[in-house]
Amino acid sequence: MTIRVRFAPSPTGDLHVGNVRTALFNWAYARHTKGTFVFRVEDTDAARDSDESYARLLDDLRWLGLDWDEGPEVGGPYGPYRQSERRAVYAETIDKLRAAGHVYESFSTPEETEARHRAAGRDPKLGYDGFDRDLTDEQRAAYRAEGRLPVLRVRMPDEEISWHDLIRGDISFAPGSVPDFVVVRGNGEPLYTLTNPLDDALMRITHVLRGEDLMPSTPRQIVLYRALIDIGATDFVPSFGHLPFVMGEGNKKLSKRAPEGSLHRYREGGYLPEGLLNYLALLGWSIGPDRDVFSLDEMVAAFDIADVNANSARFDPKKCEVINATHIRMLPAPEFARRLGEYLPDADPALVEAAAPLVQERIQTLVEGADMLRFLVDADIEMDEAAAAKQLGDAGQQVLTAALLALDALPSWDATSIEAALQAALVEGLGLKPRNAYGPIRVAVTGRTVSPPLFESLELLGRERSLARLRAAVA
RNA sequence: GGCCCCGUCGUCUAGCGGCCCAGGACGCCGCCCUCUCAAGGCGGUGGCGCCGGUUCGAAUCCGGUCGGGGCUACCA
Repeated sequence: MTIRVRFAPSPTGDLHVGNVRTALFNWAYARHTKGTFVFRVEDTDAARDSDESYARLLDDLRWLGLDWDEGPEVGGPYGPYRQSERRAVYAETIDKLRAAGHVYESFSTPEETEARHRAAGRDPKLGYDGFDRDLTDEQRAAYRAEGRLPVLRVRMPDEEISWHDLIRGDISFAPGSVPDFVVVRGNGEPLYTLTNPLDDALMRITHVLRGEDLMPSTPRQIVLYRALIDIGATDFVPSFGHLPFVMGEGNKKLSKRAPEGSLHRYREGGYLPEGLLNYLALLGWSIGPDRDVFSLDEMVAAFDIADVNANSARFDPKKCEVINATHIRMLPAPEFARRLGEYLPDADPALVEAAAPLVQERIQTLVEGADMLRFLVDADIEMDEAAAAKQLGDAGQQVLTAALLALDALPSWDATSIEAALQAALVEGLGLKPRNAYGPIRVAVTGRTVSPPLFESLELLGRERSLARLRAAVA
């Protein structure tokens, strides 16, 4: 049987890195096993879902490079892949489930249930008590006469429910520890509790890999699966694997609210998708001893869900950045230039290609690279006041004047000649230490104390612009 | 409260009974290199939560304890 896995987010906001890692592990497992990666959108909550989020979801997944075999815009044999377009399927299944007695109408409000628990001396937070399980037709009619609309609940069997988790081993829930749960709202709309396992069943998902927060709902889903098998909707219960959390600040599960978890922060911040994905893969998985940088292809070749460990991991922005930097360095020069160019939309591609090698080894993100090359791209530089105060004072003026003299007469404008001329004029001529000799020039030309290598920068800037900036810096 | 999961350096991990008085990466601290910043090189800091048990032998197996996290909606 070929392995079918899925990523099924709801479009209620931007993806966060925990979601992305879940998608990555599903994707990698599918690719490793030559299986199928299904992408399904769970937009059954009209109040929270939005079309913008939906569009961004697809765009983000594409940017990451996690291509799907079935799903929105690519289709597939089990579509549609947006739950909002599957209403008819749900309605039909609900009818069958009801006819077979797997679900029943429940009129109790949470307050009533709680009151019954109190009256019986039980913990009021126990959850639904099964009060409506065996209502007679007359009783149901009476509730309806009051204007109440029933939800539909699944009847949980009075037995232990267990499964062998792909990541955690044997897990079981004691009889009676999981209350009958709601699958259809009073207004007839199906809930996630129904649509998620139902679509997994209908889409023939063989391995459900998801966050560990869904573990407590697994026994309910297993029971629902049995009901679905009974009504002929499917013929097997999938395997489950519950991925550990990605934690954020304060050791709390990373949520959509936490800014450090937002995918867009990394996308807009100049991260490479392969860098971010590599880092995320490190959270809960290891490609092998003494190794933590690898390509997506290498990950696919090595990935097995059984190797994922069960303990939660803290997202470390610093290490993420370092891994990203490593991937930046691994890029072939032309490819690096192309990607850097995306963050310098108004720059001449030829210039970016020539300048890219100067920054490739000194940046963590593409945004930093773009920043560092700003002085080459823009007509005017933005002078850092603190840098100017430090480097363009009396001593600096002397340096600039000497540099101007040496460079103005230079026959050939290339890095080697520039270096030789400045070395002769400043280090030997004025007897300056190199750092004192080149500091003022760097600031005059780039506006900052930190820049790409100076001589190459001057070459790329060109004689005219270089001299103009030096002159402008002379008081 | 109830149910469930987890527990190796500050962080992410390797380790699946002897190869480990625990290895790597990030961070941090030194040194080297150096036109700034990086990169690179060298060295250092630092951990098996605790208590029992099994065993000739435990980071590895079992029990307990403590600690952390999650779920407990007519959200997903």
